[in-house]
Amino acid sequence: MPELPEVEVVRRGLARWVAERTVAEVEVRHPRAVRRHLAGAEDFGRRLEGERIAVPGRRGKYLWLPLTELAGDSTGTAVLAHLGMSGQLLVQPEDAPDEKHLRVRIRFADSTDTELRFVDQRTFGGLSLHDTTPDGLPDVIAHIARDPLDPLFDDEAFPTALRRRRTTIKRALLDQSLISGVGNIYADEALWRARLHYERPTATLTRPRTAELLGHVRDVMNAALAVGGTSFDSLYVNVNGESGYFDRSLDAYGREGLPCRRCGTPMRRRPWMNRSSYYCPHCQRPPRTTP
DNA sequence: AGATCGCCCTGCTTGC
DNA sequence: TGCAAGCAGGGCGATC
Repeated sequence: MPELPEVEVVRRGLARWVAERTVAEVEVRHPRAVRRHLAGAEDFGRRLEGERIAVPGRRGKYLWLPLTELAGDSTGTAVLAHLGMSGQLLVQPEDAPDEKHLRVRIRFADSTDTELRFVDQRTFGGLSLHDTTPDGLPDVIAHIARDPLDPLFDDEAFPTALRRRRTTIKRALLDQSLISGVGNIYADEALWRARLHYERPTATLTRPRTAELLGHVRDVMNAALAVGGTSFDSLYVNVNGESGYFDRSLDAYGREGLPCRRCGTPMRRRPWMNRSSYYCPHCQRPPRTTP
């Protein structure tokens, strides 16, 4: 559920409440939450302790906490976090009761009485420690493409890269090595705004049409970001445990049977890749099937 | 080598 | 009432 806007909301919360603080103690309560840290839970905790956290970074749905020495020099490492479907990074008072699905607790060496908690019901997400590349990116996510809110995203190269994939548009939007940060919700929203059917072959999209779609991706993500992201239930919250409001503004996702906000035609849901695609059968005409 | 598929996981909802 | 199936679904490794 957390896609780029939700992850960015979390990143901003961490920048405010966790940056500049020094790790005192790490408690891994569920080994699966650190499974991507191949050296194991104990190593994960030991290597974090005593390090200071710098301003968190983000690419697509990944975020990371760069680690520095106390003097401020980079250690060349960062704690990488992915929220998966149900992960939360919460800044909680130390005496707050443990959440049912608390997986990792990080305590700090200061007199502020808050700690960082990774809570994850479905354990698709996790934390891990990695070396960073010269541009500060954790090395294991070097294959993740820049996201559409990244100032260095290459708008000129995108249509070309898109056409080169012989696939359909929604698959391409969800391909994190082509464009990152887009998940099922914002893909459906952007396609609705662009009046494009999810099975439209990428090869049939002109450069202007692709540029327009990219603009819609950015618009819907910025709109969601402005209201704290999308929350359907308590599974997605910011670091203070608060929900976002963008679910009220969704035009496609979850609106099966409800009238299209443009033309009034009942919206449809179709099974797609073991999940769902929501679309307006009038505004988003299916492509002609080629023999 | 790029596209596709199955699997990981828990809790809520639905249907018999 | 109780149980099982269905659904939510991102990312990765295996496979074609």
